[in-house]
Amino acid sequence: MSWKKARIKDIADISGVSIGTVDRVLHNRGEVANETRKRVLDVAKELNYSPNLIAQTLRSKKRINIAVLMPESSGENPFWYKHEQGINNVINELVPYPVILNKIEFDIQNEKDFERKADLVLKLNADGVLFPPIFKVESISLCQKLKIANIPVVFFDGFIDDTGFLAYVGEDAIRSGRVAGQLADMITPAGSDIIVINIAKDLENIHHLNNRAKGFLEYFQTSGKNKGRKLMVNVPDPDMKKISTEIDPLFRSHFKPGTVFVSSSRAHLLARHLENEGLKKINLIGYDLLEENVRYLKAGYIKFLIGQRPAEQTYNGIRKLFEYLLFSRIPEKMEYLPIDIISSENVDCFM
Amino acid sequence: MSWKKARIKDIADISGVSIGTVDRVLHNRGEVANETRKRVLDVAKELNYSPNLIAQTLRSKKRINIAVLMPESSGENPFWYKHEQGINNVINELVPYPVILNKIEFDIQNEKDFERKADLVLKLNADGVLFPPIFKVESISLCQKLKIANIPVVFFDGFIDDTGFLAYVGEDAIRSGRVAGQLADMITPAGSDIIVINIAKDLENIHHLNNRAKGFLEYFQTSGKNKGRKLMVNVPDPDMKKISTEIDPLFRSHFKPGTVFVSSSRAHLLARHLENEGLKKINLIGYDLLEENVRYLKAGYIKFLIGQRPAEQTYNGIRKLFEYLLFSRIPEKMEYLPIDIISSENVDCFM
DNA sequence: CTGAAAGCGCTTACAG
DNA sequence: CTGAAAGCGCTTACAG
Repeated sequence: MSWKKARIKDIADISGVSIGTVDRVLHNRGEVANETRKRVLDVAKELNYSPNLIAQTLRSKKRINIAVLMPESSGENPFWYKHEQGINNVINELVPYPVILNKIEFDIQNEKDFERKADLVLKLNADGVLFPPIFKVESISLCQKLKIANIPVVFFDGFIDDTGFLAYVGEDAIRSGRVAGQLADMITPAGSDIIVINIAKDLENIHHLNNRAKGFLEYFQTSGKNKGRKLMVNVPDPDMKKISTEIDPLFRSHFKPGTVFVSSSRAHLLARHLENEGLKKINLIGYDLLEENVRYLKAGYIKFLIGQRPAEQTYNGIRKLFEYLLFSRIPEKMEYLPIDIISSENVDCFM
Repeated sequence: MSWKKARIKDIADISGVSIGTVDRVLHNRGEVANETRKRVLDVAKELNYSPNLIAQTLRSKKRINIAVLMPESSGENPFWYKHEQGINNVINELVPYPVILNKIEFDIQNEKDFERKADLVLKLNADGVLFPPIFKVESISLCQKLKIANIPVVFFDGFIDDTGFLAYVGEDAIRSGRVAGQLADMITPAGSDIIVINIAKDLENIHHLNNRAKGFLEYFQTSGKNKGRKLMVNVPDPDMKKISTEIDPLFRSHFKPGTVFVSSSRAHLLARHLENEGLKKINLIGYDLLEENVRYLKAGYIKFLIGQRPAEQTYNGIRKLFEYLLFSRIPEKMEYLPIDIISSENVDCFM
């Protein structure tokens, strides 16, 4: 199935020139007689030549510097913990290669901190940058500066159009909303209500949540047995009091308990409320395997969590940069990761 | 985050010996004065030395030969097509490395053919072998011979205990059955029946199907709202006539249409029957993204397919062998892949 | 316009 | 017991 690979030397021997000349042809470094050039290219094609990446890498003294700018993964927001795991995996795998990773964390509550850390990234003079564009204005500004410096950007978690980014790795938010919609449709008893709740702080990635909600509602326009009885509620500030005062009355009066779709990773807040009130019959569908969500999934309050493969987002993102920088491989621009449907029975495989 | 790596030359310079000597110490090739040896080791530890795998690989003339023994992927049984994709992916990725893959296909209907091909594998004198132990007796025999020749075996798709295999990559069949059970429970209307059908030829991997059915039934012992009303049927020979004569009467009389779980990849056979009879209301749950299954998933006859990541099975399996043979990395022995829940809305991400 | 040499970090004979 | 040299496949100056 695989033959002995042709080497530069083989090409050189056959075309009757030296390996230096072959290399010049192969890399378009000019200074080669046109006829020689053609002969070498022919032989190369004939032998089906492709360079030995191992040798290429060993030879290259190029050290690649990749900067990852991401939210602090500890404390307040455990959402980013898995993303960090992906980074650790890639570090392990790239040990043999001349790659240096610089991880810089910013406070997700604080645009100013992001700006400071963005400046730091610029000063580092990295060869490539990976980051989630959470703060729109500040992210665009960073992209502009990186563009001027000719430093490629890969986005994860979300993306901003027209920023000249090299690639994006992450969720197709509309599609994931549709998936949630279908699940809701399947598990909601006939005649019960279905409700969408957007729980998010101002600071967070609203764009994504909107698209998820959009996909969710879109599903019911074309498919499903539950055509009516849908309702959207926005809870901008995720505090338990708001949930009690704004959502609970809804549950009790207007709403015939069916399914509640929480478009963010905060389904656990609602689950806690249901737990307190003993309302296990309402189906919750949410996002992301945060510890708290998983707990309520296993306890039966949350029926499904949609997973967006956070570790693969950073892993693939860094690999894209790495291969682009070291081997000049142009990556697939939009890489939508599979949308995982996770229940209490298969959740353990995803941890 | 990562400093300049120490090289053998650095160790040599500091300990005042030549690089040859350092190498002899590092590889325990003996013939080194004890005192020299100690000095070198100290310096190596001091410098936190680890070998440069790139250089090591380039240098090594060792060509690794991995044999993959698997069913023919075309025609009759499209189940193995995805497994082949995984092999192609890994081939691509390992191009730079001195690895040769030999794929040998056998007729899944024919133990004798498997035995012949197994002998071929032995003659190849491969350094490692990957295969699915479909025929139990013949597989055990192959394992024994490979063990004597000291050739490591990695299983995929299934595994056989006490064969001294190096690793397994694949499904946790019982768990996947439980997942299917939970899905069935959630989407079955109150008061309807749930049924398990095992469709398989004698030759196929019965062990797996049994475990799936076992997991499925097990789920209802401890959980779910549908405790009774379950029924198991075995259809040893998957032909449409049998389905009409044995299963259809069941649907029509005894069985109050609810959910049917098909424990093999042949849900599409049942779906075709439902399509012919216009019975869209019965929920089908099955396995594997065969083209035919996906068609019926999108058409609404099959509600869920459970995916077992066939491409990752072969991909990871070969990588395990590769890393074991080239870098002496001991792999995780039992690698259970995540159990994917696939509906018509997220199926496209998995293709 | 072209060739020959040096070197990336490692390992393998070979000579002493 | 130890060192020096050659070579894995490639690229980068340098000399002509």
